[in-house]
Amino acid sequence: MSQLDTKTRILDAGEHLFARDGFHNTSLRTITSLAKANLAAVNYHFGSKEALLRAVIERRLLPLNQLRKEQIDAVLAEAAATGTAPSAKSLLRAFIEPTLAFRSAGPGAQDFISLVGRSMSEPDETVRNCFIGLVLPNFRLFFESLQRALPQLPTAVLMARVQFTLGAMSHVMCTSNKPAINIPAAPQPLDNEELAEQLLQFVSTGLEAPQ
Amino acid sequence: MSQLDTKTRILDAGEHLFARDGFHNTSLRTITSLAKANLAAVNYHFGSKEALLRAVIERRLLPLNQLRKEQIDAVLAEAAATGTAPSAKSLLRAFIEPTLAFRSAGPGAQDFISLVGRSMSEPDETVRNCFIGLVLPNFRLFFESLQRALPQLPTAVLMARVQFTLGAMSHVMCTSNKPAINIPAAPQPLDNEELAEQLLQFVSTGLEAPQ
DNA sequence: CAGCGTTTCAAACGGGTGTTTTAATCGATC
DNA sequence: GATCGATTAAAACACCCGTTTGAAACGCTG
Repeated sequence: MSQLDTKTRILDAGEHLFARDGFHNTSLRTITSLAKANLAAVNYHFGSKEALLRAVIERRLLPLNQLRKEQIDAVLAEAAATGTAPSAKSLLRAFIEPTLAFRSAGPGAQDFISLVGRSMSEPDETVRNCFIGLVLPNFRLFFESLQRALPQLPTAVLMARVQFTLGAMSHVMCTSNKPAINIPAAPQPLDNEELAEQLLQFVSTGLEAPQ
Repeated sequence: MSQLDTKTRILDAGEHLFARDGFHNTSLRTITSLAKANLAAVNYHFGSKEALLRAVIERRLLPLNQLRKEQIDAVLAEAAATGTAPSAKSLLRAFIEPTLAFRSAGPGAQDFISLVGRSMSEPDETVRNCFIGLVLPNFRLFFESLQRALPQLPTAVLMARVQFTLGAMSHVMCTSNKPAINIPAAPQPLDNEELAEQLLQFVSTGLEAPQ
């Protein structure tokens, strides 16, 4: 880690600690000591603790959003080419798969996904607003595409079901290492790939449920 | 509020603030000033901040758990009487409905449900352990009943789907006032009762999805 | 009314927080 | 090699935290 520059080391440390302990329960002293940097370095490079959080989120979320947009656009393009409506399941796959697959991008990536998964229902506006602002355009595209895939569903019902989907997805994201609630003698959990496929099956069936 | 005794006023204030701002982002000074009590009253009546959190959660969760258990037992009893397996949907209803209906029990109840909804994926062990310890027996009963309802599903797959269900449910719980992500020109959201019915439809369809 | 356990109160304790300041160090350019 | 901007470093800043203390006020019982 120490061959990387200070800014990157701080980003990595912040990512890990914010994900593990939460934003308010992580101090700049903990971050800088893990990053082997001086305490003042956070304010020097980022301006404030909150700006560091924003930088941590943006570093990964911007490329991830772009990938997600490309996938959705590809589904829409193929539907347009064949003159059919896009299928809900392929849209869901385009929206969900890049996120879950991203966890395999490295050790920090897993931390990041936990952080994002929790950001959606974060009580603190600092975290939530930062996250939501970045995701909103992506989410609009996703939702409007789904409306075309499932035109028979009333908008409010579709919105509710999409919220359920986001809930299931964010729950998987922030508890993918260990289940949130675990019973004794629990089964061997599914690996990441199977889990993603199961999630996709679950939410696409739910989204397309009869009304 | 001021005719209630100090202990209750502190519980109410803690419930509201923990739900709105999170455990670590709420100070005892904020709580006691909202409760119109002295700062030392928390430590006098509860022992510590963490013990106050536990008391806040237990006050509502113990009765709620009991109600949930009664509902599940009733479903199991009826299935036993007719000599059939319990249906997944009726078990889900028994597990979900008491929780969501509880939001109508009063203004504090809504706060409490948000708090619980977030507790499942809380990064901090203080909160998560307290919550999970109380819910675990209930969850075991629920899960084992579901195994009987859906015997064809491998245990690991069922566990994954139940986790998805918990995710969708907790997401609804902590964002029932306002959607986590909202798009401009969003539809009028469903009221609580419709939302609960939609959630039930969504997760029961997903749980019973073909494999 | 005296006595006593319970509850409230103001004040302080020790420690951790994010941020700022000021000086020292580094590295490239002229 | 001197100079100057960029980076690092140590220290202090003002503030907020959860908890504790010891005395005051209260409400009851004898």
